[in-house]
Amino acid sequence: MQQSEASNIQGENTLSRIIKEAIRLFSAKGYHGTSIDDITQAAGITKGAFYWHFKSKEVLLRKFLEEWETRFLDGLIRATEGVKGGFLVKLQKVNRYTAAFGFYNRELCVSFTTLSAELIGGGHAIEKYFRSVYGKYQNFLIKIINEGKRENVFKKELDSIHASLIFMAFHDGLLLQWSMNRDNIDGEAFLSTYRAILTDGILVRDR
Amino acid sequence: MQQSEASNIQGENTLSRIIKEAIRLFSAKGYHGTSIDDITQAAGITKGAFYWHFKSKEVLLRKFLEEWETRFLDGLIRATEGVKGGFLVKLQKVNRYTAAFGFYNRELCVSFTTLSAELIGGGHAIEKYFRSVYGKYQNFLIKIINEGKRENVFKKELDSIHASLIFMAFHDGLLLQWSMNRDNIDGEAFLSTYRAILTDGILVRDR
DNA sequence: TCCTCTAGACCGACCGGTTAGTATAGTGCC
DNA sequence: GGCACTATACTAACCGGTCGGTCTAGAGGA
Repeated sequence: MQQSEASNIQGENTLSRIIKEAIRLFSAKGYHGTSIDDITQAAGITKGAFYWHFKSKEVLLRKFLEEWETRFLDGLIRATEGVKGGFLVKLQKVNRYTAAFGFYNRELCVSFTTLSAELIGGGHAIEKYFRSVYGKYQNFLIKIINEGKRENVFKKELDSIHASLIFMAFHDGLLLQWSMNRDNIDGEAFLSTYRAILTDGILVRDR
Repeated sequence: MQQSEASNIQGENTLSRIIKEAIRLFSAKGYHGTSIDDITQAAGITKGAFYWHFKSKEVLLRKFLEEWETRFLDGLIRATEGVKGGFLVKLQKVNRYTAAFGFYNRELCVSFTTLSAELIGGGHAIEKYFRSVYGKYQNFLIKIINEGKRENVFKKELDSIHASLIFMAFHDGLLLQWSMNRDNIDGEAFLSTYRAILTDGILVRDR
């Protein structure tokens, strides 16, 4: 029973459609605001089909988190690990990758932030997984920040742990605000304003 | 069953307890993740009492938004409107007020961000109200930013609309990250790192 | 070639529990 | 007497999840 060729298209198709529609609905209505019926209706399937692919709604949630981790986070780590040229080049790479990924996978990224706000701190079983993924993200950022300090490019007086948290906070907040106002914003210009603030701040130098 | 020492009226007490517990639960589990039964149980009242004070769950949600608008936003506007000393002093005031308010009213602020992520973009009836409040916040920030530009303190090359959105994004994101990690973070130090980045950026000057 | 069997993918009625919300009768307090 | 509830009992819709059954493609044998 080979799956790779034309034979097993149906199942793969349905599975990816479930995930795609779930992500879209999660980003619009949150986890508890999205019902299985919403998802199956959007994917054009029935409840039976959904539960053939997923044991429970929580397994779908886990799959979604996996998706974010492998596609965004691992992708980001892979995109920067071989980069030569020091901190500045790496920072540029991180910003570019994050912006491009967020732009082309808005619903996945918005869902991640929305669901983390919704599910962390409420005693939900998924909380541990959320935190481990955030931790992985943070460790990645801390390593880069410390490289920047060693090169004397990143200000040494800024605490690395705080700075990594601030980076993640910026990305989360920016994504949410951009997503809410994306009809009235030029994303490219918005990002370059952000980059300017991040590197050199909002205040004029000789004041 | 006595509720308090003689003086206070029963109704006031119950009403404020409903709101307080609702905010706490919203911040932990989101809007759809919090049931009326959760709220009444936490407040130690019955369903009848809840529906005596609120016509529906959505009216409670409106009341919550009003709470955020009058207590945080109007408070912020009031705290800065009479301030003399120009942009720098005003910015300090805004940052201090926001930080202090967020610290002492964490659940109210976290709920606002969480619920906006959960409810904006999903076609919910409350969306308009959310957007009007965000719009009011943004207009306030734009005015201050433009003052800073006029004084030649805020960099003129940064777009005011983008910058205001970025400010709100920073506040939202920072609040969420701090809330998630508040057990392992020194809030004061975290904030001073943020302020340093905001004003002068992350990169060393002479590079 | 025809027949049987198997497995994967899916359908949709149905289940028990939960949800927001309603109804109603009664109670203590100002 | 009316305000601010309590206690209990409900309803109808909706929730996540189950289950028996169906359809199809392919394999194996005669």
